[in-house]
Amino acid sequence: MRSAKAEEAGSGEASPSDLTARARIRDAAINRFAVEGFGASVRAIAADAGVSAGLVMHHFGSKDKLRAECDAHLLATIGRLKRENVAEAAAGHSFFHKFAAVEENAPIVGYVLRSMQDGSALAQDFIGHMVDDAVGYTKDGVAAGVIVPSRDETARARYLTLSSLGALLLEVTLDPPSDPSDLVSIVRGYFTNSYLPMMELFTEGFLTSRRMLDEYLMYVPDPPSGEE
Amino acid sequence: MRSAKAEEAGSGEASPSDLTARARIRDAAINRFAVEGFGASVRAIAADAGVSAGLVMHHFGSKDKLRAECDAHLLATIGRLKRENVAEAAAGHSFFHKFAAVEENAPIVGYVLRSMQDGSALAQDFIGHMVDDAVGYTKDGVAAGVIVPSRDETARARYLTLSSLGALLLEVTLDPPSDPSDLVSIVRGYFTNSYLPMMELFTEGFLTSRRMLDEYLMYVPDPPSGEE
DNA sequence: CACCGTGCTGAACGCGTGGTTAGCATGTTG
DNA sequence: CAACATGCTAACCACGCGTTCAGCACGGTG
Repeated sequence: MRSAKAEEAGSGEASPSDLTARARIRDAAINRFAVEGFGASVRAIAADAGVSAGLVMHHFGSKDKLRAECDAHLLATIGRLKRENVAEAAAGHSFFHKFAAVEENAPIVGYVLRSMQDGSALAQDFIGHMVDDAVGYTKDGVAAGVIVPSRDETARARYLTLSSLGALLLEVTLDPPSDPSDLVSIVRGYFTNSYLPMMELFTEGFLTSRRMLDEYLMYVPDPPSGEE
Repeated sequence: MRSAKAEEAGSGEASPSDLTARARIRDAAINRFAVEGFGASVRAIAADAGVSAGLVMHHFGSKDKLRAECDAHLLATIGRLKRENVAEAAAGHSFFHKFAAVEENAPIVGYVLRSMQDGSALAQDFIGHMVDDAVGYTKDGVAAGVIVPSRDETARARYLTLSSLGALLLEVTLDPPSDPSDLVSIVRGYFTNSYLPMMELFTEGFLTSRRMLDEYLMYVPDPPSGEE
């Protein structure tokens, strides 16, 4: 294996031109998948990476394995990003504010959105973590007195997370970006358009009367804490 | 054209077996597309309809035209369903409650969700109408005093609609149904899981302090009424 | 009866796909 | 130098796709 192993093991990032072909292929795949979905052909990815299609197979064995490696790589990256920003991700902010704001990570956002679009394991994992995080943040927020308590914190965290991510997904799907930089502007647009109604809803609510909620609470014996 | 024209023009629905082959193909396509997305092969649709793949082309010319006809058919059906239920769709209910509740229309729901998943014109049209409806409903609700007014009703309607539809889309995507009846149970599950947190959020809000909203309002000159 | 239109089929075509493989270029090693 | 390992390519294969087309069955019409 010549010196590839050494290079690869040596560092996480380097200037694009002196990356291992393997890493270059992986990054090209992430970008392609992010931009045009997982229907992207191996040949297109290979072309982006400046190599032949055969080499992709040589390194990864199959398209699925390539994707799996992209998934794993992104999952690790996302975990790192989250850990770096965990302190700043205050409960009051939208849950993935910090995550989505980093512009240099546009391909990651795009890739994750594409994963959601096709419901892959990565998406499930990602959303699962997202919900778990949201549960933690809201719990902290409730304890700190800045967030109103819920009768079912997990259900609320899940509801809010799915709503936010789903709305973003929908927005991006309806108006698909042609390249990653386009994506960040869409994400930004989503936030700027949603921020006011979200804040209004979060602080002023939507209904003037408690009737509908109370009727529901009357009807249902007690809030489930975890089902299914 | 033998008697097909007469049959076809005569009625909208009939018992499945004596439908025109053309209508049978259309319905089969709607079902297939709803269940497995628009990647479904013409051959599979033809098989479902009990005809050959060639006949599909004979009647519709191309897969795209077949899909266009499905779109048109569903758009018309949805319009009719909406008109039928317009009186009952009170503002307080989730906006597409009535629509999603009808079980016999599961294929329609599935088809629309698939459309959202791939961002087709039907989805844009559908969501556009959905937002327009929501604007109307909320306006009525505000006038009636049951909904709190917003600084930007359109933005709120759009936000709420995209959130609801997006969350449902996400839920269905993450846990894809294998047949239409499976779909209705997922939709039901989504509602039952979301209803409490949604009602809580709508009546009790999420944040205990107005600070974040007020800071935003301070920062932004005044609410835009329509941009982009 | 022959003729023909028409709903319809089954085999085929062209193409793009993921995947395979023979072999080239290069550099290390005996 | 010869032998070999290895990153890499070009040509190829099998397959599934949308689509085409020659022709069959059948019913109305002269």
